[in-house]
Amino acid sequence: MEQVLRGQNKRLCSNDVPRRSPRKRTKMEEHESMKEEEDAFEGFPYPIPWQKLEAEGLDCDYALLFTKEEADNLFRQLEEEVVYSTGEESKVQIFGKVYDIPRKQATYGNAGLTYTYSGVKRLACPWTPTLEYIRNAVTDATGQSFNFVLINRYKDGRDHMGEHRDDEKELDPSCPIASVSLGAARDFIFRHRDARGKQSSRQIDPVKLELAHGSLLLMNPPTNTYWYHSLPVRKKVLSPRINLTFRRILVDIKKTIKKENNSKDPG
DNA sequence: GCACGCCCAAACTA
DNA sequence: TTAGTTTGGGCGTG
Repeated sequence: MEQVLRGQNKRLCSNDVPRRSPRKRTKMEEHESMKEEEDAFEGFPYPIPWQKLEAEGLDCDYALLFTKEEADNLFRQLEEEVVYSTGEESKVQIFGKVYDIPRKQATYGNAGLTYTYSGVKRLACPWTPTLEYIRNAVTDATGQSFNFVLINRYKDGRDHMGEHRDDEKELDPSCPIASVSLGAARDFIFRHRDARGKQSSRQIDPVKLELAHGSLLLMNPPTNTYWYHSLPVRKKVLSPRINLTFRRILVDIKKTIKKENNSKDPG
C-alpha cells in the first residue's frame, strides 16, 4: 500500500502553506471567506488553511498557526519561562546503561496531572501565560481542548528523538495530539508499525515532512496506533527548536474521589 | 570523510 | 507471561 499525501506528493515546507490573514476584515468579507474555507476545510470551527496528510491508518493536519513575528516572540518568551527537567528525570536506562536523554524535557498542565514517560512519572507544572496563549490558539484552530503539554527542546541538530508512538494509556484516545514547532525547522518522519525492522511484514513507505517555525501538526486518531514517529539527527542544523505537544490526559474520576475522601477523613 | 538510514543490544516494565 | 520499548553504536550506502 503506498502512501497518499493529499494535494501534493512532496515534502511540505513553510512556503507551501498560507496562513491566517492578519488584516481586519469586514463582516461581509468574513462571512464569504468563512463559507469558502468551511467548504474547503470541513470539520474545524476556526478556518485556518490546513494541509491533509493521509496514508493507511495515518491522518494528520498541518498548518502555519503563527506568523514569523509571533513565533519569534513566543520562542523568546519560552526560552525565558520554561524550566526543564534535570537530574534523574533527564536520564534514561537502556539495557542497564544510563544515558542522558538527547534533548531537554518539561511538562506543564492542569493542577495535579501526571504523565508517565519512559517509566518516569512527571508532575505537570502550572501553565505559564505564554503556554496558555499557545494552548488557546491551538484550541481556537482545532476546536479541541487540552489539559497537558510535553515540551521538548532540541539545542541543535544533534539533539533528536528516536522512533516511538504516543500511545500511553492515560491519553484520551479520541483526542488528537497537537504538535507546535518553534525555532529551527526539523525533519519529522512517520513509519508504519508493520514496516519496521529487518523482518517487517509489509513494505510501506515512510511519510516525511518538515516542521516549520510556527507550525501546527495535528496527529488524529488512529495515527498513533499504527505509525511511529521520530525526529532524526540533522547535523547541519545549528540552532535550537522547541516542540510543544498538547495532549488531553484522562482524569481518573475514581482516584480523584478516593483522594478527596481520604483528605476529608484521615481516620 | 561525512551525513544519514537501518538494525541491534538482552534490561526492564506493564 | 511476554510483547514492547528507550538510546548509542556499528555498519552499509551514497
